[in-house]
Amino acid sequence: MSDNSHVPGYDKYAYEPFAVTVDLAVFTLRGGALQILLVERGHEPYAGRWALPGGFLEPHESAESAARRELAEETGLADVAGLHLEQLRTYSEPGRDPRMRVVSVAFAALVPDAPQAYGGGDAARAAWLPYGTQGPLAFDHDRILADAHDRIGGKLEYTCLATAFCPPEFTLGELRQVYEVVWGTDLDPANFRRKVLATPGFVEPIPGASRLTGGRGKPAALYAAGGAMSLHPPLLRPAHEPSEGGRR
Amino acid sequence: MSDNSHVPGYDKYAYEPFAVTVDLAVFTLRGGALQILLVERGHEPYAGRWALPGGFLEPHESAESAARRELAEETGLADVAGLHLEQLRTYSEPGRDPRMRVVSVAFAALVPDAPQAYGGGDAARAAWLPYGTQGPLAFDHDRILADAHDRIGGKLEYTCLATAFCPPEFTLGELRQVYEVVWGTDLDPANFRRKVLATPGFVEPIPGASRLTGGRGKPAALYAAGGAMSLHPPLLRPAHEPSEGGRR
DNA sequence: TCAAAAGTGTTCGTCCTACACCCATGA
DNA sequence: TCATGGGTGTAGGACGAACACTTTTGA
Repeated sequence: MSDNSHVPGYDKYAYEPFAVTVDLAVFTLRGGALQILLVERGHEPYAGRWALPGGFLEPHESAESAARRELAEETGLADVAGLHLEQLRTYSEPGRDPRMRVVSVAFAALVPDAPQAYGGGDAARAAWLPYGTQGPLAFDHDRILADAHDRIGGKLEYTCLATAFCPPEFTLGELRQVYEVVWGTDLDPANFRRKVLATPGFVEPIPGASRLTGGRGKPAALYAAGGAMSLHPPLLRPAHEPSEGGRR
Repeated sequence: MSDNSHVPGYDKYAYEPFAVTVDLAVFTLRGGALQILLVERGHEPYAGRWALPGGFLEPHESAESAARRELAEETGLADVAGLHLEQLRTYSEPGRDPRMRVVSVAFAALVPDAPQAYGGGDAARAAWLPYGTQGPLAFDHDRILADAHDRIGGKLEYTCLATAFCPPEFTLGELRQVYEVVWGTDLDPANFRRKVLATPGFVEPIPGASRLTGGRGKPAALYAAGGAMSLHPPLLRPAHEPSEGGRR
């Protein structure tokens, strides 16, 4: 309740202190695969294991500020201001860090075109790894990463988030690939096209511009992200299998 | 990243300590209105103002445990274990509490049938107030409450969350009222009924049971919450107005 | 001339919407 | 017998899935 006026005094050190950190699940699309930014830990615990990038909150900044700062440091990107950065949830289980009580605010970030992995402010190595191949991560980062992937996949359905994976100018085929890679399914190009163009503000055409995509085929028209945030009606991912389970 | 091995030593007190709290937005349905549980602050700052219930994380518990503990204390409910409790997001802006640095993990909770407001462990007064009439709250709790309401409204669309507002046995009219009150719109009873019954696992009929609802009319069959969590396809709330604004 | 991707058209089924209509109950 | 809410039926329209077809490029 933030109402601590009745707890034993005002002593800031009355309780065992909590460390507050941010952890980042940074996704990008490279080579037709969903990739995730990881750093290799140089110290115990979990020395040598991959982990999500992150760090401590500084006294003057919010979790959002800290996340954006870490994102800039770890990716080496200059224009971090425009990137999609979204708070996921907070992980606070005692014992998630064996050294001390760490409460971690997790974020999911989407980067359109990933620059080379860059070791950031830390000495540890950083790399982009295809999602799903990263093996067990340090701490509870496997769970955080899975939660982030779920969130991104779900948000593609009812928001215009997909453009955050794309460069400033993109084709509808590239936009469709975002959905296909994150969801792991194929979509009908014709119906996808109609659906996107029928949503006002999802994408804006760039008149006259076109680009070849796969090296072959007809050059595709270019689009820029529109101003719309929500997608009504939603673009539902195909149900894998009806799964049944329904009595009746 | 939770990797603090490179920061100046291991001194737990090297940084200004953060206080970590939980704040709860507890909703219920009473008298056909959406109500919210609030406590009146007895001390500065914001003495006399309403605030969301909440409190400090204890050293041995997670934010979820703390939230459930506070929920039990503030509502006086016995079977808090089965209630819907969902992490909203974390609010960490510096200065949100004028006394010290407080990072607050906010939760939204849904209570089927609200018992009388109960002053919990704190001396402060607690009460259920209709949502929208609560005036300005303490701290940034207005924003937290608005975020919680948005989240609940959105989750009704694509999850089976609505049953969390209902007692163990309920009629479809009562379930429909949950949607109508939270969304502030009217729904077609006939179509709502078909939609709910067509979703396997949303509700389970209780054979032979029936109850009068408004004092008049045909007694309605009773249902219990089913095991399904997600609602496919979603139950979209009617668009208020097309809002236009879309070029073409 | 072929393969590949963009883009257009069309059909068919399904779901949603809207109402009309009957049923059971208390006043 | 009337008002009220529960419950069923149904016609019309909107939307999405599936697929055929044309266009434009590089190989």
